[in-house]
Amino acid sequence: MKKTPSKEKHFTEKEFIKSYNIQDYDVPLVTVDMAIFTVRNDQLHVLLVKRSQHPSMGRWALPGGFVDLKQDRQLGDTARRKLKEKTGIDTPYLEQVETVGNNQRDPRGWSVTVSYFALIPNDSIESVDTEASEEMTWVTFDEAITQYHLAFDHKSVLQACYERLKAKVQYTSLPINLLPEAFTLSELQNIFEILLGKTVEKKSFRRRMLDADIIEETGAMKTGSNRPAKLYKMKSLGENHYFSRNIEGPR
Amino acid sequence: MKKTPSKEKHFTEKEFIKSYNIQDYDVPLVTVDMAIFTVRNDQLHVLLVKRSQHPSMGRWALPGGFVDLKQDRQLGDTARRKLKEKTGIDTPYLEQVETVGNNQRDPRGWSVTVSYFALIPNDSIESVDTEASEEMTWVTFDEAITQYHLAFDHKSVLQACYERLKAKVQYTSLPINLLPEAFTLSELQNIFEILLGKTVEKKSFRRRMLDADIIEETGAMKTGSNRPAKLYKMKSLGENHYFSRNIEGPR
DNA sequence: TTGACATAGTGTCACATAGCCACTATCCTA
DNA sequence: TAGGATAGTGGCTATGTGACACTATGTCAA
Repeated sequence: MKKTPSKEKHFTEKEFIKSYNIQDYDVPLVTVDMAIFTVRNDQLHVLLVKRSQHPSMGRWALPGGFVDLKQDRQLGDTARRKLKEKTGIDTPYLEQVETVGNNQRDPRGWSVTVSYFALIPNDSIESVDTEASEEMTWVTFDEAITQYHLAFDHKSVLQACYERLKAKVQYTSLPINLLPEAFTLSELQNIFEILLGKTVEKKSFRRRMLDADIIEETGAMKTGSNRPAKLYKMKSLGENHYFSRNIEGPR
Repeated sequence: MKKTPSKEKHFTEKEFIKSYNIQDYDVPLVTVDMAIFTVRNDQLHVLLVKRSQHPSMGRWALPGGFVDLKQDRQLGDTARRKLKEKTGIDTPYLEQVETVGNNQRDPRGWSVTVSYFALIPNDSIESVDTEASEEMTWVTFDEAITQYHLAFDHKSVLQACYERLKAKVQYTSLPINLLPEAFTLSELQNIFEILLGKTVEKKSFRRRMLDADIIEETGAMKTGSNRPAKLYKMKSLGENHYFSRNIEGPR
C-alpha cells in the first residue's frame, strides 16, 4: 500500500521537491527497445539478442533495456548505448518510433517501452566482444517476424519500426543511411528497391536523387567487371531530405 | 541506496516475478502531456491549464499528468482520460508525437513524458465543470509559444506537436478532424489554409479531396446568404488518408 | 587485338496531374 | 429584378515522372 501523496500547498517548491520521493508512488517500468536494421545479401536484416535473464529467459528479443538513470542523460542515450554495445557503431541514423505502455506486455507489471530504429551500413558492423553469455544474431526481417517467437510484444514493436521505415522510404532519402559513406547511384537504387519491394525506373530514380541536391560526386569511381560508376556521398551528413512526392513504381 | 538486483538464475520465471519489486530500482517518472488543438476564429488554438500544485505551481502548462496504473490500461488511456476531463470529448483524433526523457525537464528527477496531440471540432467543446481550483484557457498557438511561459519543457513539446501537425497537413486528410461531422468543401479548404499558412487554389483543392474518395455528400445543404453549399462527411470515420503528393501552394 | 557482355548513364517523348482562371450556377437581399 | 456573394466547373497550360531506346565505358576471354 502506498501512502497518498500530500496535497498540502503551504510549502515552497523547494520544500516540495525535497519532500518528494518517487518511491511513494506506483510507477511503471521504463525500457528502451530498438530495431537495428541493415541490408545484407539484398535483404533487410535486423539484430536480435537472446535474453540471458528472466523474464522470457532464452527467448530472442530486440536489443534494449532499462534506462540507466546514472549513465543516460536522455532517452536517446539509452538507445545509443545499446547500439554501441552490440555493434560498435556510435553515429547511426536513429529515429524514435512509438511508445507503448500497458500492464500486459511485461509480467513484472505496468511497463512502458520507447522504441527506436537505427539504420546502419552493413560494412560498418564490427564484431564486438560482448559478454560471453550473450548471444546475438542477424536475421532477415521476415524471419524475425515469422520464425522467431520474440519476447514481450517485440513482434509488434518490430513491425511498427518496419512500417515507419517503409513509409519513409516513399518520401525521404533515409535509405542512404544504410550505405557506406561513398556509394553509387545503382547501389542506392538497389537499396530503395529492396525496401520498397518493387523495382523503380532508373532514369526517374536518378533524376529524383540528383535534383534533390543532397548528394555530390566524390570524384572517385567504383570499378568492377564493367563500366565504372561515379561514387557519391551525402552533401551534409545526417541530413534527411523530404521529397514532395512519393516515389512511384512502374505504371 | 538501492540494493543491486540479484542476477541469480537458478530460479524459475515464476519465482523471479514473485521476487521482483520495482521499488528496488531507480526508475524515472512517467507522465503524459497533450496538445489539444482546435480552430476557432480562423486561428489554431491550444488548450492550457494552470498548474494548481508544485512543481511550477501557478504556471500554465499542457494538460496531462501521471499515468494512473490502476485506471489506465494503456498509455493512450491517460491521454483520453485527460482530454475527457478537460473538454468532455471522448472520441477525438489522437496521435502520439514524441517521448522525451531526461534529468533536466522536471525538478523531481529523471522524468519521461509521452506527448500526444488531439484534434477536436471547435463546436463540440463542452464546458465541463472541473475542479473549482483548476483554471484553463484556450489560446492561439502563437500566443502559447510567445506570450506564455509554459511549465517544464512544454514549449518544446507543444512545438513538436505543431510541427507534426503541420507536416501532416501537407500529405494527409487529417484536418477534417477539426471540423464537425458535416462540412462544406469551402470550410475544409479554409481549415487547410489556416494550418498551411497559405492559400490553395479552389479547383485543385476540390479535385484533391474528391478524387481521394474519402468523403461523401450527406445530401443536405448548408444555406447562408448566398448559394448553398453541399455538405460532406467522412466516408469511414476516423480513417486518415495519405496523399501521394504534398499539397502545393500557388506558383 | 577485338568483340561479346555487363553495367553506367542519357535523350526524348508520352502521359498524368496540378495550377490557373474565366466562366457558370444559385442562393439572398434590397 | 438586378446586384452581390459564394459555390462549383470547363478547359488550357505547365511541370514533372514513367518509359524505353540509345549511347558510353569498362572487363574478360578467345
